[in-house]
Amino acid sequence: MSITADLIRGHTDAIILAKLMDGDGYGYSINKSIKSETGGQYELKEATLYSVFRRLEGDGLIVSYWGDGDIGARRRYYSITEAGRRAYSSHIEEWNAACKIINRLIRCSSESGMGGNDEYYL
Amino acid sequence: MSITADLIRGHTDAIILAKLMDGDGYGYSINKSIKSETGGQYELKEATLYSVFRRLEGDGLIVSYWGDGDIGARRRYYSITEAGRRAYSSHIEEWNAACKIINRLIRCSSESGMGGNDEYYL
DNA sequence: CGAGATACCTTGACAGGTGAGGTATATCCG
DNA sequence: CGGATATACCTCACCTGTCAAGGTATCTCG
Repeated sequence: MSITADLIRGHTDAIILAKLMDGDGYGYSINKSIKSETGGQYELKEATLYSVFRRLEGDGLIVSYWGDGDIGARRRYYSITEAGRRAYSSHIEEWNAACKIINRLIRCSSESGMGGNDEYYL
Repeated sequence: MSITADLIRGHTDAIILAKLMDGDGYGYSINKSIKSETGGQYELKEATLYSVFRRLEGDGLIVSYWGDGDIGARRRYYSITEAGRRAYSSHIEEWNAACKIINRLIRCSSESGMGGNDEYYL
């Protein structure tokens, strides 16, 4: 993991909700997909992952159900709710706003950054 | 303040260091300049501000000295050190990396966002 | 004189993230 | 068969950054 967790802090909810926007999933696979999506640069700690699920479910943003498998390691699947979709949209908007603000604030006048303009390829 | 602090969390050090990269400053004015720079959208809480200063000074990234004024409300000025400049550069690089990662992770496939491409104007 | 702005500081509490530990099943290899 | 490894879940105690609430002192304006 090359990215320090403090920078991601506050975005874990949005990340999990985003994954569930694409369909139901279970913890372990979601975390693995995060790892592969980021080329191994980021991965949630298991304790964090499950505390996020607990928080989101407590807030009614997701619901969970046990996978049918009576064989194999049981899987708890999560599904995003309507409230969860709304929360997700809010998170996106907030992230866009925060991103702009941080970018403005952490550039000092002598720092060239981003090719000297305000354009940034994600 | 329209931006929730959790999204900025972890970036406060970088923000303060960035301000000091442009020259010495004191707490109150730095915070006011942050507020005006963001059009009033963001402002550090005082308790946070001073705990950041304490942390940065403890880490040797900044040094402080009292303003000459033996009149008026005394001001404690802060100056960035060589180690602080290096830390600042690291923060910028980490932010760039984190920004890309978060952007990748919080977009779901059905979300159009940013005009449908990966280009983003800050 | 009082109000408000400037300017600094401390304390205790909270919430999110994490390290360390635990449980159980399935598969692969020798 | 036994051991290692991967899958898959969970909990607890702790740490750190942030913040609400409170405090002090000075200056200016009316």
